Amino acid sequence: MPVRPGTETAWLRFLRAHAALTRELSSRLEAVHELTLSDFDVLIQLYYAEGRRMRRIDLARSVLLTASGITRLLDGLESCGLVAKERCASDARVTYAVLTKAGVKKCEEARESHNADIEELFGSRFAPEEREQLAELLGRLPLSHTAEACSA
Amino acid sequence: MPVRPGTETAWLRFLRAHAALTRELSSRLEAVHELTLSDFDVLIQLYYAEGRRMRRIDLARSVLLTASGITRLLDGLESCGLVAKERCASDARVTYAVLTKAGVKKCEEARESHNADIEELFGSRFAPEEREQLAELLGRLPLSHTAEACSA
DNA sequence: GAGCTATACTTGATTACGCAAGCAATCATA
DNA sequence: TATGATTGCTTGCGTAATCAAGTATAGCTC
Repeated sequence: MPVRPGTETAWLRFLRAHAALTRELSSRLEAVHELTLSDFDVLIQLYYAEGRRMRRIDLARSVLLTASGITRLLDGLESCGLVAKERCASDARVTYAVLTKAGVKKCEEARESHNADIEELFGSRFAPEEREQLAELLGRLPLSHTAEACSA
Repeated sequence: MPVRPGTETAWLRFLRAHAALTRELSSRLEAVHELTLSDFDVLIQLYYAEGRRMRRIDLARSVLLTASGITRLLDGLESCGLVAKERCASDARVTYAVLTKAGVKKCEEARESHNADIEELFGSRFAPEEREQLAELLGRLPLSHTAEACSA
């Protein structure tokens, strides 16, 4: 079954754009705030969550990391004091990740510059209706079956 | 400077879609052909290149890896016999990576199933004109300044 | 030529992830 | 209520990528 014309081009551009954008965004974020893109992604998910807290497993799913990936990523954020662990009263298996005061502050600071970077490198390339269409098209792509949340 | 509405959504979907798609494609490619996505990417670049050969540095740039990344990736492909080194007559600094006979075969086999996977998970989500528009939109995004080629 | 600087490539150390395996708590069923 | 299956989380290990540093060649300028 041959690929329909255009698919290969679109896919390659998708791959390359991702590599280039994440490299640049990551390096800026790292330089200014000492956060990786994944760190920031996790912080933002927590920031928008009810009570700024989430079960670690849900956090993992929402950013498309594995359980072990989240453990290690949060290790880092915890030792920086940006995130804290909290036990769940009703189920001793689960642990919550909670944004600390410092975490909220860091998140707000980083968000400002990071969003400006995203706007510069990504958003500004498109007219408003193009951006919406792009979001719509990308929204049709399959997420991992383990993922659900894609709030923004 | 606040992000214009839609940018954040589009960007997050872009990130998530990439994570989910590459994970799935990579695992299929690995299972059937014992190749990573990067391996395949490199093989395809060579496959389409003049004489099925490229300077290692150009190869690196075209797939958005660093020079050291390419060295190690090609190490693997060389020890599998899919790619060979070739010296450059006119410049002793450069080495070519050449697809071997086995490499060509492998590439053609892998391409078949991989393209079907891409079509299933990516291309088939869009109507022909949507695919073109998606490619066009993605094509506006900045590539790394070290990249040039984006043939397909 | 002699000496700079830039380019192509490799290597060692580090990092960020995934997978597989394990533990502990919970749930479900008999 | 005992037992087996599932779920949340962590840990050990392997891999793929990065950066920094080192080697060798090329080319430029005096």
